[in-house]
Amino acid sequence: MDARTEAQPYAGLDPRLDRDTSNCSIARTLEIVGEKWTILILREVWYGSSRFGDFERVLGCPRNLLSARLRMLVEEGILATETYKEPGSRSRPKYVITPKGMDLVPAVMGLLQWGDRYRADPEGPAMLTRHRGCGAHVDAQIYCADGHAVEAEDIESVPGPAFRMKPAD
Amino acid sequence: MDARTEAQPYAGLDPRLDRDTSNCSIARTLEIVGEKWTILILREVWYGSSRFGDFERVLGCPRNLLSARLRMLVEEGILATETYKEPGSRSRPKYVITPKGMDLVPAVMGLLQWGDRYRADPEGPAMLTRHRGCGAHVDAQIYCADGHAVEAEDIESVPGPAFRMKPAD
DNA sequence: CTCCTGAGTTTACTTTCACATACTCAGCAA
DNA sequence: TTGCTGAGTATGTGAAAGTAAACTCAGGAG
Repeated sequence: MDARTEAQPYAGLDPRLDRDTSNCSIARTLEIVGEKWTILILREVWYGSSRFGDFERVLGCPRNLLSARLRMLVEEGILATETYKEPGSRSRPKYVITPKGMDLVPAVMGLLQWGDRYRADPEGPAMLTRHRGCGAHVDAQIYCADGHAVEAEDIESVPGPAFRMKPAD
Repeated sequence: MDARTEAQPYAGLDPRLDRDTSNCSIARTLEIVGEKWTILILREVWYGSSRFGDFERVLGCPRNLLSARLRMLVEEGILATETYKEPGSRSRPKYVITPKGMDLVPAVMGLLQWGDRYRADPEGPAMLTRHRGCGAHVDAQIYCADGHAVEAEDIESVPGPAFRMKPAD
């Protein structure tokens, strides 16, 4: 049997511990990108879309939700608005990604590679990601600050500076 | 000005192109882990929880949703059920992570580190992730198959084997 | 002046989701 | 045989999301 089938949780927190999970960074990120359409909008931005009509057409997202999600992403500093001007038309807004938005790339790459592995069509993925320099396939990996590649099983999670217990009732 | 503020989309797809996005690996992964509570359940599994009551207590998730999410995660092969037995009680089910579930770690690490960077409390994150071997902090990074660290700006996305256009109306 | 276009907003309706609460069920214990 | 406990299922209500269509608004084109 594959050794990996013996995968174990990577932290040893007592599950009876009444941790306060309200300041979890995963949950806080999901408050933004966990809404439907949001990551798909970002995907289209990375693929080159920038205009309201582009998003609407390729995603099939309702206009009111698209409008709400774009506004939220701009408020959060993940996208920024600029203007573009087609010859013969007036200036219109477009949406471009910010550095804060680009910092979501590792997370989205993680989702992408899991989907490529477990949920792709038989013939393979719809899109491939390559290193612009060398053309080799890229994916998200876990590394430690000392430069070692880290297996998921070898990650341990420990309470950090903002760790709190649930307030007593 | 920081060079990173000039971040550009990493693909050059024509935004007018009527791509069929129904087989996108990101979207397919989100069908599973994009539902509320699902990633938070996985987080608790990684942190050491395995029982229905543990999840309910720490997450505050409604029981019917917790039940539905756990069933889905088992059906998808991300969790598996085993049994445990407390002395003086009958056997009860518990939930353990599978290798397929562990493969979601890079994606969740990506979400975690974005939250740590942009949405943590002033004093820092609630939890820290370390390499079990050397104790150094770990995070998700993008690497290419040739072993180069890759900046998000240097990723390009190109059509893959399952790339399709939208069926004509 | 009127039409056209892209980018929205508004409205009305339907469906799904979230949440709290109550209920069930199996087996150990007393 | 009654109660207790963990792990669920069932249900009722309200909020949110999805859908579709109409409407607005600014400015260039004809």
